[in-house]
Amino acid sequence: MVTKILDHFDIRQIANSGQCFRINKHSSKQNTYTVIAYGKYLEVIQVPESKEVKFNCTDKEFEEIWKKYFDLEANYGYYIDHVDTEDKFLTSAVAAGDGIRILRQELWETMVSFIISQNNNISRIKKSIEVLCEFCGKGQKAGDGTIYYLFPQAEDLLDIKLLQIAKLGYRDKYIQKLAENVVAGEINMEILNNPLLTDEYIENYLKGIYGIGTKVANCIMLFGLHKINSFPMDTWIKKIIRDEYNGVFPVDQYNGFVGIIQQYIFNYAMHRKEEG
DNA sequence: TAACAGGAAGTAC
DNA sequence: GTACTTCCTGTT
Repeated sequence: MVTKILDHFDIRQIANSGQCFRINKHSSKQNTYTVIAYGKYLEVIQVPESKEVKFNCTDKEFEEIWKKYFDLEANYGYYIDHVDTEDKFLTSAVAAGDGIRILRQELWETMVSFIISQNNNISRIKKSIEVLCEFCGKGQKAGDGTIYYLFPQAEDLLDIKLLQIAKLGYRDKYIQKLAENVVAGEINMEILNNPLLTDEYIENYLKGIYGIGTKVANCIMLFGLHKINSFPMDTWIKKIIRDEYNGVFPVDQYNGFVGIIQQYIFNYAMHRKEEG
């Protein structure tokens, strides 16, 4: 067990922020969330009324995987402090979403997940992805005996009949084709990690893939490549920009980290009803 | 009640 | 501009 004192970190906020689909509240343990990523199963315990967070793993695993995954080396206080205090909407959004971080998720999983996310809702996306993992992914057993399923690799997603079990709808053919192209070596995702590539090049490369348009490309860049200046424009964000910003969001004001600002807005737009 | 419309982190054509 | 899978929500 690794215990850390963390500012601006709230696993509940992260789990509910819509950027990831495989972080869930533990079915019985209080204040505990389960994470499956990078081949591992992790339990995260958020100690109430404190900055203490417990990670159920070794020091080595924490340093090698989770520190990076949760973007713990970034200073979210910096981003928050740079929010325009005149912007009442954004100030509220950031206050309501304090604790969110932009995870560094695996590229392949992010690609597949956000293709599934198009014209879809979060509860359905999560269900589809879980079925996909159970039917196509590799089963593993954690130290405490918990069975968990890894996100399927490209070679596990070639059979359209298996994909249909996950009820991906018309998106199944996008996933099947993508898996096929990756296995055949026609799409090489690893090149996208090259730091010399411009964001524009990466976006165009992604948009060349069947089933990926502008919005999904930007999600992949933000969540799978940690390009935090990417700005996915979805229905929620469009509505907010129309209703709160007279149709124009001041992206230049947040140049370099507008993707993080976007996540606070998205989260707030999606949740503010239930939070009053 | 059960049926039905509307909508969902959009994209291909 | 329209069709698209399936599910969930709200309305009648």
